[in-house]
Amino acid sequence: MGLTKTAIFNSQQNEIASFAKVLGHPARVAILQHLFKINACVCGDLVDEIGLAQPTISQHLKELKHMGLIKGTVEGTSVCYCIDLQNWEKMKEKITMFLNLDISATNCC
Amino acid sequence: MGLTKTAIFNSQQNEIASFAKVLGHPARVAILQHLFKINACVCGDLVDEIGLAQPTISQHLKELKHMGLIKGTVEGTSVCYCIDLQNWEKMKEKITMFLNLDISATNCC
DNA sequence: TTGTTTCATTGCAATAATACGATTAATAAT
DNA sequence: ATTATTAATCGTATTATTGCAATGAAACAA
Repeated sequence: MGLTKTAIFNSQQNEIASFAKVLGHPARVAILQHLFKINACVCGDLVDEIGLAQPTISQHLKELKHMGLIKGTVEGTSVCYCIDLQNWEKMKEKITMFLNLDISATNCC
Repeated sequence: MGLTKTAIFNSQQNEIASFAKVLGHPARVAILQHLFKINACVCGDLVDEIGLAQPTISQHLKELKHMGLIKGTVEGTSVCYCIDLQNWEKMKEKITMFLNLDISATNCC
């Protein structure tokens, strides 16, 4: 039905999926990479950097912001975006913990 | 338009996004966790373990298989699924490399 | 063969996501 | 005050995703 049954899963599974989901689009990957690369605040030249229209970029930024991975500060007419390092670390820890499930596993098939 | 413009992004960005995307659903997270936990092959008791209908589970398994994260072996009438550890490691490495972008970054906002 | 089990596939309905043009809101500049 | 700049929001079209009932295919059992 296009409606994910979140109630069936535990909060950890839903959280991991939510973080993975927001990373699951190349535009958002590119935005994050650029914010890390610039290493300082970046405004709307993300629109030039990435080849998407301004409303589209704005929408992706909104989702990244909603998950807490970036934060924006108004500077005049423009808005400066940068990585929210604290939340990024938290996300990283949770994803990494999931990805590291393999250590004790043995192959079978 | 509902159509991701993959041509705009490089292959690394698209690959990271593809891996993150397939991890971006709690059912698939749960399936992978269970496959790791069982540590051996598992067939269709995933349907019982997770609370979704058989076609739905089958579809999620198909996507995980398509990304190479699991592999299935036919055993009589049932199919045994397990983690594809080699590909899992490759995926892990790529995601981890992306998540580790932060080391040199400094906060600004 | 006939029936059973197990899983994949198909087809459908409902919701979500992607992308952008047009508009709006807010600040800056003249 | 007027204009320009920047970015958010709205509305809409298009495609993708989720989920399941129904059906199909393959192996096994009797």
